[in-house]
Amino acid sequence: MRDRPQTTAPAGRPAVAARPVIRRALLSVDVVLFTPHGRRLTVLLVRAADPRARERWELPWDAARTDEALDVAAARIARSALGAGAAWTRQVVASGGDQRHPGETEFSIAYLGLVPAGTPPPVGGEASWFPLDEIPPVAPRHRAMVDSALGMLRLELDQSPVAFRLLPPTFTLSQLQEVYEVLLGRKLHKASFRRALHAAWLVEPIDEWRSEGRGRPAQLFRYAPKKRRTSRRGVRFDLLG
Amino acid sequence: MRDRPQTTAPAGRPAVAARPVIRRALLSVDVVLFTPHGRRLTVLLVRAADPRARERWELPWDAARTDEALDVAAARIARSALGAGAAWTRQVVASGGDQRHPGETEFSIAYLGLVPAGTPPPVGGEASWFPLDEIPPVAPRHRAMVDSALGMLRLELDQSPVAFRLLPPTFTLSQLQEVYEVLLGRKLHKASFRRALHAAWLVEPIDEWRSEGRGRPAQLFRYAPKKRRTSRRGVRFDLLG
DNA sequence: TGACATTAGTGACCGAGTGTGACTAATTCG
DNA sequence: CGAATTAGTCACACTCGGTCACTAATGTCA
Repeated sequence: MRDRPQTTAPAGRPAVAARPVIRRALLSVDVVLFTPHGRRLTVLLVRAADPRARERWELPWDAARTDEALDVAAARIARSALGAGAAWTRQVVASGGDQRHPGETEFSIAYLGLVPAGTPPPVGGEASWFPLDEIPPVAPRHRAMVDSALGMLRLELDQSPVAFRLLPPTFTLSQLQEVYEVLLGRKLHKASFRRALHAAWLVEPIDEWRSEGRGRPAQLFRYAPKKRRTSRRGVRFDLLG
Repeated sequence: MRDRPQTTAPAGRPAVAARPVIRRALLSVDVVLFTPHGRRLTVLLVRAADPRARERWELPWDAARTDEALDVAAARIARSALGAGAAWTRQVVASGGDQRHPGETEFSIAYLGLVPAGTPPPVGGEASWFPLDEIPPVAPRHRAMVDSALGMLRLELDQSPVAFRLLPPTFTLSQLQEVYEVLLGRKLHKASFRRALHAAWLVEPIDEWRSEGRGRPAQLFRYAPKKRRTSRRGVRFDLLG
């Protein structure tokens, strides 16, 4: 990203890229890409473009262009860093100059992007997935963006079916439950989870089973929202927080 | 706002302000202030500073300053337009140049602010409360900001007790229910509302009663959150939207 | 002045939703 | 073959939320 060539090819980017000209911009667009790895959520970081940077890793970012909408820029930056597009993006937060940005920009707009499990970063070592509790030192503004993005993701979780964007097209219900447990940060009861999922008509079974290791094989499902249960519920003051 | 003098005094601002020098900025901070008027939610608009503007009204805004944090700028702009500060502010959305802004700025960051019922705009006719369904023509980006702010407010409604920020310090439960009904856009059942409110320990009664017109006088309450009901609930897929 | 309308506030019922444990099913491993 | 492991379902108890019905306290008006 930044002044690196925008190869759309997923791999083959030269490991020794032309060192970019460091330029200061007023406004940057930064992308926080999440994907699950096992029971942990990971975030994509790329090697700092500036060799003199205080931190060796940073979020994918670029200066905002006046001829490009913000969400288009976020999609472009994600594609540039990952080789493939994110399955879902959403604006998270704008932050100002009270926290240091690797590009020394005055203001930044952070985007959240979800990537299905199993998507590898492009080869070449310029980008890697880091578990949330093993993030290397990054600029303070980038660190705050990761936290905000995680909060936004959890908030979005019970507003729209974003969990499916972290899974491949077909998946087992145990996989789906695991994603929810990772995002919510707590265990869920199997029976409750499946009962609620069934009532919402969000998935449909396909005629395929998968056996991973030992144990009974699991049926595969696909995301296929059917009806819109217009359940008008009361005011739940008690889950305010 | 903009180049008008920042009088902190609520009134007495000269009606004939010095016409501001029109300057182009890359980034603006815009504030959507809400307050209830009866059964309707209203938004604060100010007269366009530029006499040649396409629209006569606009949201309070100012160019972003590199030496000021974004939320501080939003608070300043709100105070400048209203004479008093907002009871609660929150960043809503950043938008780009695909929608026209009255200041022709490339990018904008919108903030939402809540103002307790009964707060008047400063005299002088430069600012007025407009019901949401009677908003005069404003620039497209400002129109979109109002919609986004309303969406954010409704989303925030069941995350944190924001409804109390739209009420004076003491209020009746009927007033509180009315605020919720305005924000949710639907009627609530009295018994259900009070039961849930009681269970959440968010308000406490004070030894005062108010009689408005006919009917039994209502007891006054004050916002005083007590316990934090840590009700761990299951996954509610059915209210996904 | 007394019936009535109006607003405030509470109690109780009932069905739907949720937490939980226990059960069956199908596979791998030894 | 039996134990271990993972998938999937059932049933029970309990809570929560929608609703109706009732009481309480005031103003209005004939």
